[in-house]
Amino acid sequence: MLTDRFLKDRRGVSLEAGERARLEAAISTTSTVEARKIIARAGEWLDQSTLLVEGIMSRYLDDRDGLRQLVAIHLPGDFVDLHAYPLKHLDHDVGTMTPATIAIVPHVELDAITEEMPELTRKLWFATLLDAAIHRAWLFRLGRLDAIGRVAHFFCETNVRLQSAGLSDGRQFTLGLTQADVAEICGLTTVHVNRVVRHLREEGLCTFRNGKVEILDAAKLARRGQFDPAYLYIDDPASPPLPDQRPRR
Amino acid sequence: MLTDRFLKDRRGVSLEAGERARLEAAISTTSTVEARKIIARAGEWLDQSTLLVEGIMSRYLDDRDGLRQLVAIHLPGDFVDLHAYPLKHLDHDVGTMTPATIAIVPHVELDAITEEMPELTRKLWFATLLDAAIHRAWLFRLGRLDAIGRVAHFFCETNVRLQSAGLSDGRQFTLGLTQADVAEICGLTTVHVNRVVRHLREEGLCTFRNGKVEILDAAKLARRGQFDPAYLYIDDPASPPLPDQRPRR
DNA sequence: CGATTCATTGATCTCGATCAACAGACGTGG
DNA sequence: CCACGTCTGTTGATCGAGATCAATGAATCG
Repeated sequence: MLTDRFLKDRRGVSLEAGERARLEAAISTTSTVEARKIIARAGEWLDQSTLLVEGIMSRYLDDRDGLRQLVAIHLPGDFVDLHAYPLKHLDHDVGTMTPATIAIVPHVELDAITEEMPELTRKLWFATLLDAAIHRAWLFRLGRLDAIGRVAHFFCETNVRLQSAGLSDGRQFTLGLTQADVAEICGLTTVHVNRVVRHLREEGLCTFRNGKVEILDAAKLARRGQFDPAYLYIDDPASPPLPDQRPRR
Repeated sequence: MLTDRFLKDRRGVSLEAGERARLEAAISTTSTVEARKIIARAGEWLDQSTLLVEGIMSRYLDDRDGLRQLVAIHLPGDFVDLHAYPLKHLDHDVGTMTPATIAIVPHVELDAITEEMPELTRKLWFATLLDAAIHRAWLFRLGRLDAIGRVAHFFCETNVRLQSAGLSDGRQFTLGLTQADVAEICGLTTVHVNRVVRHLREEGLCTFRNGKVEILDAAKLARRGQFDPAYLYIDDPASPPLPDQRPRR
């Protein structure tokens, strides 16, 4: 199902079968989008939200000179702009990084859910607050880590998130991003990201080639990036989930 | 009333009289707290949330070496840790910066509200997403602005927020913060904040003395910090006229 | 093929960190 | 009352991480 990965294995708030069915029924359309397309622009009025099914998307702010700061990276299973439901218009742009499959949920459906299903409403609310928790980790990253730590932290976070979505085995994963993208995430220049990546490789922590990350020493990498996955609210971050485990009936 | 400033003048989501009364009735206790006290610690289970009535509070993350990154500043009227309601435990500490008056809202009351008042629920949800929007502006600040721009942006933001709470006239306001606090907000050292403050004073943009900010040239300050108040979702930004503003009818 | 994107490397510069010292305000206790 | 911490703000000297500027290589694609 399209919503299978949404709030998968999140502490205490995974969806009941009925809730998942209701959310699935709220989807009006699905579509595929090519890489590097803008889905929503800052300021636009929105009456629908986007659930990411496949691919990678981002949210970002551009400065006066065109320099870009990414404020979020979204992976399959993320409800990319669910916050547009209460906010109604966004303070940032939303776009695809890679080719993506998205499902559209009209806000009138969410109106119905909030009227009828308070428990599911709290879970949707939770999902938006999870994004806020990730924002805070990113603030820590930008405010208190050096360049190497920032990239290490980002790779650790993405590894855990992809693992929880069943898209990383914990040792390597594909991220359709370039070094320039990582620079816009970590508040660095692409030149310096290149040097950081080389450093991480030479130190035996991880490699990053052709958009693929390979974790060589997870413990050291997490230490270098001061990464603690608690803020991701994943059920059991210690042990990797079983490959493609289906939610029990 | 204790909740008078909550969601005051926010676009489309200010509380109706009945909603405000319901929220007011949800308050179990109020109390005063001295400056620099911890209200909640990362990881703790919470069954209540804190509405800030008077004073300034913050949320922050500490790194391995004790360096601190503030991830939010809260002003009177803010529902400081409303996100603890869906999340149940926090990923950061919460504390007072100045002496503060707080009102406590037990989560059982919020349970009742979410069962009975979907519209008010959406407004509470909105309030937590407003904090997330501020997180994103802070990410931009840390990722893409230099030291002077960061401090300028922070002062602009705080001015607008305090103004909307009726606590700034737009030209000057009292912020019980030290230069060291500003450093922990802006990802800088206190020594450098001191130099940035001197620079801003010498350039005639603003002053910062004894925790008091005086805006000398609001337009220039906003330009220096690339500040655009749209992300604060305030009804009628009686904010300084920006060169390229008014995106909406 | 050229054109474009992405990765890589070198040289240089600069912003902000770091280290160190000191001054004023304030409260405390002797 | 003064002596003595502590907290806050201030300034100077030096250092270094990361930006900037510039060039090149490799891969992909029309």
